[in-house]
Amino acid sequence: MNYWLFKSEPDAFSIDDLANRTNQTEHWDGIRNYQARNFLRDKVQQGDQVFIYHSSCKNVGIAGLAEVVKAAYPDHTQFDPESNYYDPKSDPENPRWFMVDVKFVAKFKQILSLKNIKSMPEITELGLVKKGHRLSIMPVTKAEFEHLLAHCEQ
DNA sequence: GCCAACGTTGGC
DNA sequence: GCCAACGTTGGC
Repeated sequence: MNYWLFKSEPDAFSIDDLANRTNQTEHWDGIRNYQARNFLRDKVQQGDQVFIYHSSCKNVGIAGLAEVVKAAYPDHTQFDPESNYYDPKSDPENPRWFMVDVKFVAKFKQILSLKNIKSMPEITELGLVKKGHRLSIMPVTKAEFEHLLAHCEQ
């Protein structure tokens, strides 16, 4: 099993939105970065645990936990001319972009803030705390995952 | 294949 | 809203 951190802008899609979806499950579409795509397509597996991170908002940090319930399959929004994520260069026979389905597990009583995470001596290799890393999907090691989870109140 | 210009991300 | 840091694009 692997561990991940998915970023989302809560104005667009928050941990509460995930909790309110049918079956508390939603597809994670709109990933349009090759490095993030490669993680999604090649490494993210059913059963993996995912921190949901709120970015570009007042209170940035880890907001909750989700679980991957379906591994990568083609992101349909790439073929939809009406979608913001439309990619005319993607070939339906050989899709360029993928998505996974995630299911709500928990919302933390408090956001584990970025500031707090950055202050942890144990968390130095996570992309989140490294300068210039802007990946919307990033791997988290088991040790990091357990350390971070221990600081979250469910 | 280089690299300047441009667009996007995301913390602050 | 600012702006630094990236990623992508496209002319050459």
